[in-house]
Amino acid sequence: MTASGFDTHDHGHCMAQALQTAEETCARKGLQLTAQRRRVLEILLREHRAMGAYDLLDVLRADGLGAQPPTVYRALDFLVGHGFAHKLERLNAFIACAHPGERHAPSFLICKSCGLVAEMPSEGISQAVMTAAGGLDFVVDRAVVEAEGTCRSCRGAAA
Amino acid sequence: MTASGFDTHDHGHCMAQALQTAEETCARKGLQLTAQRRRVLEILLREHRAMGAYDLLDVLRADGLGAQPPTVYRALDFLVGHGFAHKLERLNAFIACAHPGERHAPSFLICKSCGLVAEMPSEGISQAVMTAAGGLDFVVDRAVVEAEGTCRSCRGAAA
DNA sequence: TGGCGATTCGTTATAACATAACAGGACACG
DNA sequence: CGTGTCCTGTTATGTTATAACGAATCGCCA
Repeated sequence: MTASGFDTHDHGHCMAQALQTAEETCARKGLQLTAQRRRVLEILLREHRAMGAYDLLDVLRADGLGAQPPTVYRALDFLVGHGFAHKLERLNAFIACAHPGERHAPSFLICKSCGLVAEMPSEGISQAVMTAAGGLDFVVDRAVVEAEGTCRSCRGAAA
Repeated sequence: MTASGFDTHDHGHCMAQALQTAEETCARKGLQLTAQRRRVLEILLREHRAMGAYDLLDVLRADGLGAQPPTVYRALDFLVGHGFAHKLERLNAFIACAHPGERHAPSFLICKSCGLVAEMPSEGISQAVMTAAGGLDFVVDRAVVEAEGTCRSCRGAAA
């Protein structure tokens, strides 16, 4: 369905769609997409990049809302907990989910040159992790997979 | 060659061997395994678990050495940079490499119950990551792979 | 042998990331 | 209309990591 994250695409559309999906999902599951939570999700969608919690805080404040760190972290806990956003452990940063609604164990590509982050297909990776872990008799709940490297356009620019 | 990390094994032996490997590798490559660096590596090997930088600092201080955060972080930069230790991004913690000398892209298993960490075989995982990334025309330098779950003995204890 | 550069280390301070704890408000439900 | 639950505001603090600068050491070589 979706652009790779390194490709250009219709921002407005993808943002509106993600928000709508979040609203529908919350309605269906009885979750409260409150103003704060929605606001943080909107910022992540609009910026379309990995942002630190304090980056988000700066944006909230620039928009004239008084806010403190716990406000942001609480919103992020909700969004991450319900799959509307993800945390990038390598960057201590957060990003809106590229496939909200779809059940997935996210895997990320992080371009060291331009800083862009994309979700990549993770079925094969999850499978490989399960297999390797199973060999040590370990049951995996969740796997952090974050690959760093260079995206196509940055390789092109370097050449 | 090596125990899984969840298995019991001869600590003294694995520690001595790892230290010797580090010394030989440094000698061969012209790297300086200074007292500080060696000290931090020894602590990581002895404790045989993931430790925060400030945990290491506490141990150094308990041993009577005045030390400040940069001292520890510099030693860790060296050890991680040359493959004698790894950083666990998920935990913001560090652990001695279980296979020093062998070239490898480490993948980890983190038991949420007992906190133990093991390196797991990563060939299949690296392959899967490359494949997925290649599909988006992305070249991977390095992949963080950290799976959380439950090890065998903790599952046994829970049952 | 004396200066030079490179590397390491000590130290102070501060930046960046994250949470504890408690009070108050909104709202549903009996 | 009381009570419990969930969410938010606020203050303070805890945890992780780095910037910046100066001094010590050591190899190199003119």
